[in-house]
Amino acid sequence: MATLQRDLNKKSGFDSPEQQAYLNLAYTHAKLSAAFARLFKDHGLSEAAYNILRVLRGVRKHPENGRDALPCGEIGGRLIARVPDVTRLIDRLVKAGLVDRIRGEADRRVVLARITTKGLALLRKLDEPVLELHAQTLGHLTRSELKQFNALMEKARQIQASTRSP
Amino acid sequence: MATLQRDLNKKSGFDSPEQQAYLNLAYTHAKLSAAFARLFKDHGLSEAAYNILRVLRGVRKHPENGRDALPCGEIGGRLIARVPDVTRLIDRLVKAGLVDRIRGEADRRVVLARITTKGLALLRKLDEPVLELHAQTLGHLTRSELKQFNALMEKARQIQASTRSP
DNA sequence: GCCGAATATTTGTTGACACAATTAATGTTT
DNA sequence: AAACATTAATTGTGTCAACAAATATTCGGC
Repeated sequence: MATLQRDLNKKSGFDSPEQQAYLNLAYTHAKLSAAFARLFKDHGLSEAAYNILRVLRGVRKHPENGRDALPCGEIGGRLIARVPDVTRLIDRLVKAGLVDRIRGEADRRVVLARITTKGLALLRKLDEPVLELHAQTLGHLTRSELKQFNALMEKARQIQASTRSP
Repeated sequence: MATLQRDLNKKSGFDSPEQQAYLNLAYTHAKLSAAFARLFKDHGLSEAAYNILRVLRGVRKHPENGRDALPCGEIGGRLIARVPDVTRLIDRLVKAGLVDRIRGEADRRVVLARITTKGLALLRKLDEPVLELHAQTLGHLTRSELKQFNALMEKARQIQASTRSP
């Protein structure tokens, strides 16, 4: 019996091999992401907030179109998981002093979010623990296995392009 | 440049190969789970609610310890992703007529949740679309790739056993 | 049998999620 | 220039998530 099935105390098997793969993916993701969520939470951040700060740090260090900040609407597109309520998330980061809001000058509709020095400091503090956690969680995979892993993840996403069309 | 990096409009590379793997996992999971979330939502269910109903159906069909229902506290342990507020989720399912609550007789602290015939009917209705979506999303992987996929998922979870100790 | 500890679930509460509606600003057409 | 369409962000609102406290019941030691 596969580990997943035993872990879930599941009597019958899986309905299809694809379902088994999906559940394996979901289970693995749940376990790994829980570890990261705990780490971020210890520093007062949700995973989404952490990822947004990461994105904003990238732009602060490597300005785009002469800007070291990002429009709110563009932030969502830089994230792996969909964040539906960017405005309020930025609200919270602004309140925590980690992000500044800047009204655009060329287009007054646009609001730019820029990471503060406080936000940069928090990220710096988290850089090492995050790397360590990555090594802890997946460091036992060989380089060849990681390569395989990435290739399978990319392939698993491919048919999704057509599923995406509503 | 890897697809993931390009999709995220990410300028710099990844900090470590393990991080790249984790982000690939998270991105793939986000895409696939979004498709399933949409399907369940079309039938008035969240993914957690669907999974709970699946678990309860299993026990209804194959009773355990002479019981065709599960204690609330045990339901959480049968799920892939942690569900923190089982009580209220069961509340909602009871309200929707999909689950019944039964007070335990041997131990009055225990509350058993049992799927109703309405709940069974809803699941039956979803069985085929779910299988189809599985085939749609991962059906392009060969049998050998799925086998590899599962093996890597299991291996990725292994070191987690030690990470889990608080 | 009594009392304190442990257990199972529920309730209280705050914060986050997620979709729709609203507001302000810009772009396009007449 | 005015009217209409589109865009970007925000607000409104109900639902869900997540932790701590409360409540009821059972267990274990004396």
